[in-house]
Amino acid sequence: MWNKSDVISGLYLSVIDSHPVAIRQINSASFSIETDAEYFHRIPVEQFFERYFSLDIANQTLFDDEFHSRFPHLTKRLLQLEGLRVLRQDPYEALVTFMCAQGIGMAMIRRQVAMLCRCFGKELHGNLSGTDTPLFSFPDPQELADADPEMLRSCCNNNSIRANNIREASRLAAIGALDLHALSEPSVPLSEIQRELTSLRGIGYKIADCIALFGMGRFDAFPIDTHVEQFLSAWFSIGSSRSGLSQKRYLHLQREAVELLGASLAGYAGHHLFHCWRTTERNMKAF
DNA sequence: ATCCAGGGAACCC
DNA sequence: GGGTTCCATGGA
Repeated sequence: MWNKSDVISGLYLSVIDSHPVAIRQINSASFSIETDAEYFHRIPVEQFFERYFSLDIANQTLFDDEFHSRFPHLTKRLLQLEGLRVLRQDPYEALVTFMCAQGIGMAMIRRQVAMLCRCFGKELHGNLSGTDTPLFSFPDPQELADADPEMLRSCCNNNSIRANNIREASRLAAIGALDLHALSEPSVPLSEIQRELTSLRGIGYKIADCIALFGMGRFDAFPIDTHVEQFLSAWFSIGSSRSGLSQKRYLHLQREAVELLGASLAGYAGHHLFHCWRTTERNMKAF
């Protein structure tokens, strides 16, 4: 268990992008993932850390020498994100949480996920290092597939369309028609992941790529949201300043970004740029 | 009241 | 097919 001051001070991880379910926040100052490791993954905690925090990826390798020489001002700023990790989250968790993330702010996204866990997850009984705040697991597909519609809607910011989309995706996952773990095989082409996930209602390219990047360990997947679109234009002159992402424009920008950042870790690097843009350019808080 | 927040889908030439 | 318009919701 780490507390936030350790993290921010750069003790080990200077910044963690705490996407809603990535880290269970215990209170305003501390968080834990210990119980997640044992509860969900049934593997030793050390192995879980290594894998969950993608400690096999060295941040110094995200941007090559050519990038550094072309964008020295960015290089300097990216150094401040030395500890930023992209997490290997559970694919179903990533699917649901990013389905909650359309046209809505981060605070609202987190609130939705917290409510989903509290309403439909199982209470966890781990050793929480002295705190007695209850933690809840993320619900599994069957639990959301069977969810009471009204309660599910209340967990989804009262958006019934979103709630129905999540229930249907969960139903497909529960009966095996949607096999997220098979899709997570490294040999599966990104285009197939996109095709499979976008066939679900409520999931377009952006959310599909987020699920691949954060939930399937596909660090080559490069999701483009409003912030990414902004920094692609402002920093790299990729795409014009006009907004509006048609499907074709999305794929076009994505190809150019991957060409700039390199195919293998484009999404991982992109997330560093995403964080850099939000914190240094938009003055948004990391947590 | 108005606009924004880590988009998606319906709709129209 | 490809681009524009509408959609939904709560908070600042």
